[in-house]
Amino acid sequence: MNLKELAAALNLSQTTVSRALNGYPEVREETRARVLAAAKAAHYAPNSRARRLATGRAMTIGHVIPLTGRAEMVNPIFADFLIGAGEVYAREGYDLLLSMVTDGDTDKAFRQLAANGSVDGIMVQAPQEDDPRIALLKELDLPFLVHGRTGDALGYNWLDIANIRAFRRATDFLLDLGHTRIALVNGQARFDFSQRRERGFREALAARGVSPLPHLMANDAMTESFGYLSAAAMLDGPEPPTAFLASSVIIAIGIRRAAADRGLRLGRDLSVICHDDELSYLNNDVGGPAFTATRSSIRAAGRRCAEMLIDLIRDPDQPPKQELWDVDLTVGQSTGPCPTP
Amino acid sequence: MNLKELAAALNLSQTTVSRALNGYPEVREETRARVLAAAKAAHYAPNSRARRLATGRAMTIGHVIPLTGRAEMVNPIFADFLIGAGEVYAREGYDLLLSMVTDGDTDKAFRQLAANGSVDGIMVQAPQEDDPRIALLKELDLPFLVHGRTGDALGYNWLDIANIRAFRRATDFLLDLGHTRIALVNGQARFDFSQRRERGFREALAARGVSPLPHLMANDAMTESFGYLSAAAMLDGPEPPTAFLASSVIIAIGIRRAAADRGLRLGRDLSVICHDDELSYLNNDVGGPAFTATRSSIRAAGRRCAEMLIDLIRDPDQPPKQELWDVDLTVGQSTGPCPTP
DNA sequence: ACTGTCTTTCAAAGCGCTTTGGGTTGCCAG
DNA sequence: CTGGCAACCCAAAGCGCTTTGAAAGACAGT
Repeated sequence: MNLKELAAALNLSQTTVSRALNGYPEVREETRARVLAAAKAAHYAPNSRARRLATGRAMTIGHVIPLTGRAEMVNPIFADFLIGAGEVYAREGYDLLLSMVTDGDTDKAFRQLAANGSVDGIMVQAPQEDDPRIALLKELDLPFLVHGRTGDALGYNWLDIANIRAFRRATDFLLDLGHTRIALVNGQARFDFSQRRERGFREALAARGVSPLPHLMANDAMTESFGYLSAAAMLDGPEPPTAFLASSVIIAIGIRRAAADRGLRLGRDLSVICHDDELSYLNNDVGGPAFTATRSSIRAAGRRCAEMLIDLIRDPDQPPKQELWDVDLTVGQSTGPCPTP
Repeated sequence: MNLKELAAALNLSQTTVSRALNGYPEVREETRARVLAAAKAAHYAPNSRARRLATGRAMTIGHVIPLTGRAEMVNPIFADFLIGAGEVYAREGYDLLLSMVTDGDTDKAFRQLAANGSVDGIMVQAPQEDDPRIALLKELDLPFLVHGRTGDALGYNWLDIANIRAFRRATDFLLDLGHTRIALVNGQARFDFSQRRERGFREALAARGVSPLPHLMANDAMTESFGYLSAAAMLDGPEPPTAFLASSVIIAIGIRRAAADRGLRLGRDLSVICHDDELSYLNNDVGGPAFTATRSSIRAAGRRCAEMLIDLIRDPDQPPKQELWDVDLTVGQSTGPCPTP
């Protein structure tokens, strides 16, 4: 059943039927009711391909996931973000086009999406230092929103959490407990958020005159095994840390495993603070929060980012909008005073 | 730049240019080369909306994620599956349309997708007992592939792992170590895979004349906290288990936390086997496999499912194909002989 | 009765591609 | 020289919708 047939069945023109269905005012209410009833009865749904061609809008938003050879570290985080964004898209009638590309091909993918008009806007996640994607998207003149930010962070739309402040606060918390040998197990160094977190960490240490220990700082994809391996190495090495700061719950879980292997009890023998994205399947709150953590729901971020992007698509000529979310520190069972040796 | 302009610039008809670009034989090679060069120079990319309308194909595959009120348990697993499938789609020129729907609206979403022709096929994940989606998709006459299976499992296309066999094997392994009070911490009971896993568990016990203990069996969304809470309750209750069988690494991590809280060492005081989907960020292999596990890469499954579905879309009239993957049992550090009290 | 203004409806022109159903050439066999 | 056959190329007809520009009808004001 297509529009033509429906119109014929109703003895109306396609125009009128189309307008009736799309809520235009120049149709008599009686006619509209008749059309809507017939459409419903016939299970009519406008062909989205035709509609997209006619309107010139794709009603689709693109998420491009770069598959870096080894890690796909965004993985656990991108999934929750995606779900948050997807909720909003569904509500607003947008489709979500998910595009997996091998790392070097991101440019090509963006150009392609822009040229063939299959999306109205693009969501960018986890920007790196001077991320080339941002310049490219500006050039392509495609609405986009960045989750995170980079560089001077002006001239484009983004939403980010206050990473520096969060990690400064977390570090302060550990320093207040008497820890000085604090390890930072961070994400890959190229990511902007990793750099900001490290900066917050360093600032807090510097403010107390504590110097960071290079052998207690590690950067890599935020996996459980990375947490495990780096914690194991640090704990078994010289000058072992008394506390860890981890960029993700997943890393913290690895650290916990390394601690357990060595018979160390979190909160007593060893302290751990992590950043908690509030992943739905790694709830940190059961039985009191397991980890002391800076927390910010990545899913809520996805929702908000989607809203901002849609807003931008609907009205592309507004000045760039930015949103910076502050982050709570929740005290859990994984931290305690520095053990006196 | 559109086809018309490109054709005009080349002094050729749209037809010829289109054929040249799409590799049809009735164009002279010299002409084709000329067209391709011009297209490249002009950064021409056919408008996908127009192309879709003209061909009647959406070149898009739909993944519909039901958002059940609380859990979204598929979360960590669906992400890796998605990445696997997405790799294949990208390679084959298909787009991936991700649709989030609130749980009761799955039907509506499928009908919509079918009626408005925005996808050529649908991927179905985690089927439940007598999943209504399967009947619906058959009725809608839309190619679909199920990851998992349900009911008699005939008459449609699916790929599944041998859940019964895997859990029988895992249970046997624990029985061989002398365990008899074995707990099963399983996924939600409505999922077919949960039922099969429980069946494998029961079969193995029955074969040795051991009867399953109802208080040592739990079903829920496969989160870390579920693992933690059920393990905590079981370990603190009467007749505590000496071994756990967990349906996911995430659950097992929760169990490990409960064990650590109680000063129990995995592999010595308590044994844990889990099913490992080989999630990229929860690698179980670092420093020797942490958990003894039945393993099967969910990402590889995603890849294969995508291949099968595309095959089906290209040739919809072939008889239903099924694929059943066997599952390895990898021995890790989390299991050991039953401690003699 | 005539003009002007609204309201309601319609025919037809796109949107940018693919594909059908011919045309032209050029060449070779008869 | 003719007919037949490839090899190339083209004009035009869709695909199913939205939207423009106009017509038709109703009604009020003059």
